[in-house]
Amino acid sequence: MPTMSESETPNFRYTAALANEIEPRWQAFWAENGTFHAPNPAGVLADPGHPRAGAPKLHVQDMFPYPSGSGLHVGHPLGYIGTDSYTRYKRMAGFNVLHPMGFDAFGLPAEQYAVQTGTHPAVTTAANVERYKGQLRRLGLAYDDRRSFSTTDPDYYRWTQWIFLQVFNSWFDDKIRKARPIAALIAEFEAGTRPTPEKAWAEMSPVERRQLIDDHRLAYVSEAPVNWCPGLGTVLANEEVTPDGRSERGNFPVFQRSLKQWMMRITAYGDRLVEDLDTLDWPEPVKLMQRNWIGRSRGAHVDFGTATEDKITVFTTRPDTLFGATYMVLAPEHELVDKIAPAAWPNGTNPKWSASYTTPAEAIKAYRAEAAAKTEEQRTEGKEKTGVFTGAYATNPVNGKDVPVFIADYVLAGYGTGAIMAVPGQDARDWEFAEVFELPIIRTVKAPEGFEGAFTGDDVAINSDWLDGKGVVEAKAEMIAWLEQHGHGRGATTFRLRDWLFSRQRYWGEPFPIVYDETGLPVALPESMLPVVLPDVDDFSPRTFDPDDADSEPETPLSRKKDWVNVELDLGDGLKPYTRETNTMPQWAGSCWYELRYLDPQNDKALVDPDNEAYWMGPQRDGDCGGVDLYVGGVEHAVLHLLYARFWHKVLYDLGHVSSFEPFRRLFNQGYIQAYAYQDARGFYVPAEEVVERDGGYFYGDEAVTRSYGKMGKSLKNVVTPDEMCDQYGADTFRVYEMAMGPLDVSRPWETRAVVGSQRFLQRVWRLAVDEETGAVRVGDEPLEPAVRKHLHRTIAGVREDMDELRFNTAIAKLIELTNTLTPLPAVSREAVEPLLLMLSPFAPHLAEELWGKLGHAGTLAYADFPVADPAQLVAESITYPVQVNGKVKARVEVSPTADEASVREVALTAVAEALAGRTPKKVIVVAGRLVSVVV
RNA sequence: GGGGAUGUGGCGGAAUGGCAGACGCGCACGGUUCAGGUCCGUGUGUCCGAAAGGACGUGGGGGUUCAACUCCCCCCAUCCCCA
Repeated sequence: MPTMSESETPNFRYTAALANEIEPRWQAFWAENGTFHAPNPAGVLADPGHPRAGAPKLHVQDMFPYPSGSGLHVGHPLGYIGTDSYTRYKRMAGFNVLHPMGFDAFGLPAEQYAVQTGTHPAVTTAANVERYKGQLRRLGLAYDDRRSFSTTDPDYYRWTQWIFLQVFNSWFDDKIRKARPIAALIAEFEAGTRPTPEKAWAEMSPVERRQLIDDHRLAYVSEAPVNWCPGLGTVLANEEVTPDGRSERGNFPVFQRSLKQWMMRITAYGDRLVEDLDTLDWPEPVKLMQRNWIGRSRGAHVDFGTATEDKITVFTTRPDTLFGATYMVLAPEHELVDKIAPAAWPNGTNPKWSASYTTPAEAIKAYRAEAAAKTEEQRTEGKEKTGVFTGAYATNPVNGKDVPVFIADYVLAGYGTGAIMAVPGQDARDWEFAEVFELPIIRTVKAPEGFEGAFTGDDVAINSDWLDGKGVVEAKAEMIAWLEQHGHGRGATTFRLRDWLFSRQRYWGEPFPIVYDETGLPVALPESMLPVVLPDVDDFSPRTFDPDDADSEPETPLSRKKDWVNVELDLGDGLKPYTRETNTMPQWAGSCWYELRYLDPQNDKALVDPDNEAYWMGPQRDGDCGGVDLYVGGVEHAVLHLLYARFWHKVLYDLGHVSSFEPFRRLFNQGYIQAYAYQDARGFYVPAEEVVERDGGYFYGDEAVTRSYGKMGKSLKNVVTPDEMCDQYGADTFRVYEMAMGPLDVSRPWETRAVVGSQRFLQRVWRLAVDEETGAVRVGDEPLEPAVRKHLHRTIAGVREDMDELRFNTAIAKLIELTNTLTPLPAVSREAVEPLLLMLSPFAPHLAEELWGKLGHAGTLAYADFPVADPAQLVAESITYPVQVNGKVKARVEVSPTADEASVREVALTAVAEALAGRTPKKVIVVAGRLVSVVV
């Protein structure tokens, strides 16, 4: 799609061809001169002579990409261009800007490609990274290239492994709610200040001691149930399993199995991960998603006695409603069900409760079979509540009353304690169940007059003995105190969050810096042995099994490399044989801390020099969490990546390695660029770029096609790449278009044909400065007309405000308006063109640099001062007031800005005298500087 | 089922209580041109009207206000997250 013919175009017009001559030239200039190198306060990247050394800092970061084999499409760089425009502006406004870019290069696609083709993932990854770098460079993104790395670089994952060792070698001290070195725990056990669970420390064998210590580590090996997927040959995290119990990738069956796996004790940080959200400048929906994911609920564990020795423990968030607990429900699978159920129904059992079975055992057996056939989703969603009486009664500890114990599938075994106390008066599900089974309902919170159903609102307690008249919050606290005092329960906080499954049976990931000795217990390698380099192997795939073979065992690619697995090492006890851990870390590991490595990427003594960390990420004032000043990326990482990164950062903070206690102070979710796709009558996708719109329909050739909307991708045949846009229009036009098409946080459809509008804008700017026929500079030194000067300064003030708020679309609109004001003027004044170029340069840096040079400036404008509006020029000469009569504009009056309210009122009333038709105004409102409103 | 977000011309969007539709695409007309998927100019929410002008108009309904796209309540649609 050529934009103009070669023959008649003026020689010096800003065409795609000219843009493609200018752009690589400036990219080379920036690279050669290190224009975007940011000086550190300390270390090899320190540069006291740099124009921004010691200036206020700004650390802006994009979520780094996984370099996929298909390269970038136009949607990917939206956020990158946004942060680039923002940081270029901030650099000109005086900040020392850190804006780096790296690559999240471990991951499954390269490994799967390796399995298929035999190409080493390192080769594929390196090629993809180079391709990405080329595409990003072509867009003119102003990164400090000295700070770029891939998570697959041994120099980088050395420190990922180092952090793992920090986590492994620490434990969470509940008393001070902080991670501490494991040595401190050992010291407490040795000194006897911390009790050991079974026998005294002195009587424990070395292995027992190690097991006890290992149970406290923040990284630990667990025999816990995991999602084992034989078809893929690996375990999966919960979020990689679909609701119907299959793998998200490949759709293989997933089995719950107890397997030895590495876990990270993220649950220890549950409270802080929730509470510190309050310190963050993040979108509220993302905070809410994190809160929901962590799922902290506060309440109490309450013990209900039974006829046998057993107690039924429930967790409730509403201990204040205990007097209204009129029955209990256990999950059908609950272990106590068989123990407490009597041999025969108690006398007078309601036939609805027993479901007409002759014994409790039969009823339970039948109900379990029924429940087992349902998925978790069906169980919790079921509209009609089902269940059956166990025949047993439990004792409500607050009033000694016997309450019947049911089993019902709306209580899940895997959630909480698998048992609930049912309070129909205050819980909708319990209310429904109580209605079905004719159970008593006692309100314990005062409900509004005439209220029907379960009341979950907040009012005073009733029917609750000593709690009567107290509010919910107070009643909860008093009940918890009473339960603890009488030994019937204790206050508790529970979390939905589970510990983080941290090992994968994969090749292309970071090896663990862990070996096992003859006891089978893990031993940390010393820092001096880092990095543990990922060895070459012949076969990259984990062993896969019959997808339905639940009893198969994972076999990792690294486990087959015996000469690597079996090593002789001296770890302090002389040379001994050890076996290496053969799992690798999940892809999240590398992205959990990369924001820190950008600060000091070449440091081989430390993860990051403390001076550099404090400067770029340290707290800026009392109570500030510190962290990256602006972190931009898609909302799809709202929970996992951001939660894991916060967790690691807090561990590093506790251990004294960083001064910030949050990694990302401000988060911004950019929208997505999506695209239309077209299908023919058979449902096949046709190339979107060849579809034309005519007669109110869409056609591929002569064939009518239907339009749909979705992600860009090969399968939908609707990919548009930044390279195509650069070829057709140049990078600057593409950048301006992406920034002008809407607010950064809103998703929108891509429309190639609209890009030309941005090119026309840049052509007009070019034409302001350069004669298209001769190439001569047209700019003169004559002063601006006063009205134009005012427009210029209004633009400067508005653009600065928009840039600060990341409102690039309206900033560009203001620049277009200014340009359109200047275009028809007979003389082109430097007074206007230079500030215009400086303001345009964050969006169209190559064009701005080129014209800046033509206007006689040497070097780059990257450090030129961003224009500042003259306040005197922002004062309007006159103000036009619309005059409304009963809300409709009937006239406009022009008055001096210094006119007082009375005179504005008088002028306005005169102007609308006709519309008033002699009626006397009831009310006249003069809004200074805005409008006049007359009410009759 | 629960939670969140969004809804403005043919299209992307602007205006966060104060003149709805900035800016751009598209479209129409005019100029330049042998020509035009070029450039320049003018117009472009809908309806009535030749025009002046008028009426209507921000998913639907109600409310607060001199004034509501904006704030409050109810409903609808689409998208996202959780179950």
